[in-house]
Amino acid sequence: MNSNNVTIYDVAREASVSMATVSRVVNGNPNVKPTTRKKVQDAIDRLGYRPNAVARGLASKKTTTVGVIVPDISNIFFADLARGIEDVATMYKYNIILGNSDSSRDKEVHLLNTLLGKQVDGIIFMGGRLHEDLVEEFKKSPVPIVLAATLNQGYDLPAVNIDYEQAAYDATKMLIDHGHDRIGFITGPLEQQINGEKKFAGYRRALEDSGLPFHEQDMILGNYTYASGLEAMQKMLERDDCPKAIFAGTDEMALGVIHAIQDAGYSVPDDFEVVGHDNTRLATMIRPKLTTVVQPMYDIGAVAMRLLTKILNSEEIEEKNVVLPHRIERRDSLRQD
Amino acid sequence: MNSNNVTIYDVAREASVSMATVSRVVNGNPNVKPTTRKKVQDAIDRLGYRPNAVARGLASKKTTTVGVIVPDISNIFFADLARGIEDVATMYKYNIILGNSDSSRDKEVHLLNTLLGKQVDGIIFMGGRLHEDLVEEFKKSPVPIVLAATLNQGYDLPAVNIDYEQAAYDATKMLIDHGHDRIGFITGPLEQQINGEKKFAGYRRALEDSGLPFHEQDMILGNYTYASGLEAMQKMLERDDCPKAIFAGTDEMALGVIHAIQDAGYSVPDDFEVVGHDNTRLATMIRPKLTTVVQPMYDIGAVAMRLLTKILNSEEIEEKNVVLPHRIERRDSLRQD
DNA sequence: CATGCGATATAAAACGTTTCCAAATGGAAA
DNA sequence: TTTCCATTTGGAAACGTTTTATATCGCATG
Repeated sequence: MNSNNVTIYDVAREASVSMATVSRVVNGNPNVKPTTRKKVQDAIDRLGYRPNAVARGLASKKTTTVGVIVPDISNIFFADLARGIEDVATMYKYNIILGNSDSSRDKEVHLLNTLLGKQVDGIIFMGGRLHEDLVEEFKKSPVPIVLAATLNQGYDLPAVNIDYEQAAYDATKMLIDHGHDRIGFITGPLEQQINGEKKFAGYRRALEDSGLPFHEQDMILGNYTYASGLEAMQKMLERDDCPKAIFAGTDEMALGVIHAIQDAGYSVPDDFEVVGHDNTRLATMIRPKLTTVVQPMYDIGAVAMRLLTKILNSEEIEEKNVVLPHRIERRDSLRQD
Repeated sequence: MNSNNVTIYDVAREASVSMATVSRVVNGNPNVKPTTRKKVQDAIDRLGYRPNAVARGLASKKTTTVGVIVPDISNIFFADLARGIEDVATMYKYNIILGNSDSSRDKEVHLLNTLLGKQVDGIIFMGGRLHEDLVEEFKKSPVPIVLAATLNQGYDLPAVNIDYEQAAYDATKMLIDHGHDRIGFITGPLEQQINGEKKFAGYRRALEDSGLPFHEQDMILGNYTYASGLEAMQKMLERDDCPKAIFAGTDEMALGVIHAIQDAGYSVPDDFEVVGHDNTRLATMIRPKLTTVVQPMYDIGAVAMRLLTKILNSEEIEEKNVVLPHRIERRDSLRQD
């Protein structure tokens, strides 16, 4: 009783109707007499018919599948985002094909082409930087593309983000307002726009606004990982003029920073204050709990997918460049006011 | 110059050959004269032809796509597993359709049917427990299914796991060998086989082997999260006869356990010793660093996918029930010997 | 110079739907 | 009754490949 290989034609014969009618029933087309509909439905149940989505995709040119390109799904940040995407996708009856790019230009381009070959109805892209080649490919895409937690560049794609510049400003400002005149800034590679153009800019603006100079050596670049945060802070601690306030580009780095400080025998927040970024689950899994910029990853994914469905349904779109609100979640890595 | 909607037929005309020949070239079939192959390849490049995988899937009944059913991709554990799957999938030119089940029977069944409707070539399933209905569906599946980090039940599917019973035994035994006669056991719901049948059994066997009695109250069930680990340990600490050694079912719970202990003013490992399970990245993101059972998530995913490719290629399979090795990574949450 | 054979190439039939257009049906109005 | 529409159904052509059976080509062989 393998429910396999029973086709719409078999159902049609079983129900003594044409396959067109079966198709209408399956697709909920209203132009079917109720008695006929029942007859067909019974045949479907009896035969255990399951529509072949591939054939359907070929005939209708819609696959109800969207592609998701992500640097690395094993990264908690992107995993959360992906979950947001998938939940909304499910809500709208889409499935997602997921691919990891490792932020490699070649893999991104290759993945994109594979997905287009599979006739996905749309694509959600995440990546640190939009290489030119990739943008060229994007321009040629026959299906809509939405960026999630990824800044546009040279081509005006729909995108969902927070205001990274302002967020970095807020975090830095908060530390300055706590009486620090030097703020350490430990973040990811500047090639990635979010760091190089946004967080860095916000950091500097906050310094300037408060009349503080920018010291090159107060900024250390890592690669987002715990280890790189730990290492960066260790390096910073070696200096006599080590900043007593640190803004870390990700929570994971912030944990490394805190541990480096503690390993050196200092206290957070008494000796050092630390602010992270993203508010991943990690933020509460450390003592002291981490004060951090809330970037709603799940929501970014969910909104990006919703935006994509709107585009796919040709619904009216008020704003294709969505900026979600951010805030700072105050926890114990910052002293009480 | 939209590379879209140029079909194999267009290429055939452009190259003055039949579409069958183009098909051969695209698929690397050797029965094509080199000059013809070149001619066709040129036409392909000139036109920017990209084969339509949907049409191909319909004609060949292969989609080079596999379905992956996972409880929750935002869980670091499954995210790692998924990454292993995807890497190997890419290696063998497959793509993956990813779906979250939240371990709900209904979602699992629904997802499975959706995937089968999409004509995936195979499925990798992860889930805490195989409900009967689901097993029934599995039996009817026209494509192979492989379990990853999921125990078989009532139907002999290919599966990739570690020896959870033995791992729990090893962890418990290690704590006993450190001089403890009561071992706290904090894990997830017993309905999930891995806990109820394996880890629990290993824990008890270790106790028995050492002539220790099993105390009901030394076991607390949570839901895998940090918060539930924290809470469980807090509850345990209220007791006078609180065990001084804890085996936690996941690293995340172990972190909660450690923090609960520290919050109460005790030291790990001086006052309490803790062993976790999984060796997720979290294990090194805490002080003291966590001693934990190494479950190679990435490898489990990778091996599961590799196993699936073997089945799909009808390669010979030495053992369809793969048990990967585990070990305990000793870190600072355990006292030096 | 015919014959035969391997190597290549072609034509056409699947594959399982959707969808357009035309046909049948069934009442209501005339 | 007819006539006419609206509703419901059916037929058949797409959709873009793979694949099978068949044809053609080129060339060595007898």
